[in-house]
Amino acid sequence: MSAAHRIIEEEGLQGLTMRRLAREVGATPMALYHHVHDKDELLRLLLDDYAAGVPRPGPPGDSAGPGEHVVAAAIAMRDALAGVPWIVEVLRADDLMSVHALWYPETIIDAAVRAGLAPEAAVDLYRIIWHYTAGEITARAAAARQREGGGPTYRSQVFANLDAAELPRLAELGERWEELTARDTYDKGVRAIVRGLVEAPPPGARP
Amino acid sequence: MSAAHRIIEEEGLQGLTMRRLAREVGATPMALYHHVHDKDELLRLLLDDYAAGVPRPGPPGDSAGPGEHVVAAAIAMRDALAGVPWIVEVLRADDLMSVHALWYPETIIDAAVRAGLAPEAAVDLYRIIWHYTAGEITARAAAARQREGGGPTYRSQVFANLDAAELPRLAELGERWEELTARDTYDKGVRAIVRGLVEAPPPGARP
DNA sequence: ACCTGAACACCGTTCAAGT
DNA sequence: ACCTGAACACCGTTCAAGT
Repeated sequence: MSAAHRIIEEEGLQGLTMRRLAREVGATPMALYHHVHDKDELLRLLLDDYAAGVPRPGPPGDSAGPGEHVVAAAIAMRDALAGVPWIVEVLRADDLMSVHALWYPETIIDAAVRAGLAPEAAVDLYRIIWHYTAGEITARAAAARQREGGGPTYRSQVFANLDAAELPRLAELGERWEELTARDTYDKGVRAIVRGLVEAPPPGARP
Repeated sequence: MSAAHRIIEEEGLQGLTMRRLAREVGATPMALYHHVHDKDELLRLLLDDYAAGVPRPGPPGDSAGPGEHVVAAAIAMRDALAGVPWIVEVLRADDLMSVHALWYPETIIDAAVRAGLAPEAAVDLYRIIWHYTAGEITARAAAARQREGGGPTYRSQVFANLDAAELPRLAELGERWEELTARDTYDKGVRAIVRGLVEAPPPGARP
């Protein structure tokens, strides 16, 4: 298990192969199949292993509005995943599916219901936050990989040749694009979602 | 090119291999390397190819608020990608990076600026929408794959054994989870983001 | 119960050689 | 310019055999 973690840490998820892991622990590839049924099971075990060790922050102070509880849980979820973006690739399913990770949806849904949302609306809020979080983490991980790869990106090449007549806003942004898109806007995004669904909900959502 | 599209359509992105494509067009794997430098270039060509054919919807009616323009462009972007989730895997980078796809950020940023946002805030809005969109599409594609795979999901197994003391909200939701998370909440999400950033922006964002 | 060896059906890519 | 054959260094997984 720890050998598998080490490999992922150093070489990414695609670096973890059954054969590579076997080499790492000094055994034949086939020996692994005596402990897990297939590679998917190995990944699920890895996920559970990590999730069990993740910290669960307490709720924010009483002075915070009900929406702040949702925001705090979302940020905690992002922080827990930011260092291990491979997890997002593993749980390609809809939701965080280690029992140990269910604390996040539980907390977000609970805070949303306390804030006055119907259970259905609270689930929607959680899923919207999850999709946003998964997308943000994947994008950040990819950007980091590309940055360390060095060399000119395909993006910068495209941006250098923009047609100002057809894409005026982007052309105007020009070389600032790189700098602007490097900023961490996760918090801003969750707060917007919470503002839009809890604090300034759509008409008719709160009878 | 069309052979590659056909393979992806039928067997997913991981079904597209250089050797498989070569077999499809009746050539040696090595013949392909005379037309593309490596597999990444093939994927980039595939992306451009698709992006060039995507429709660009006109703006919504004049009666619509400024935020509606952003929402409409986001929904168009989602619709354009929903049928081809493999694209999201290919552009693992931060942004839609075919010249033909830049229409989406251009339109969203333009609408945001017209709505009164500063250029920086407009870029933030676009990126938040993009992360949300990428996450939603990936999750939906994964869910669809799992549904057609049939068989009991790991998720349903976890949900069946929930500890009601530790996770009361989720336990209460119980078997409704499957049904609730199957709903399409994309529009609700974008509208929330737009409401939170354009129509009810954070304090101090609009001097 | 736990492990190995050999094999099967795959990958992306390089290199030298052919027309 | 365009293609092939053979090779290299890999994959996940099965099956029969060993202790």
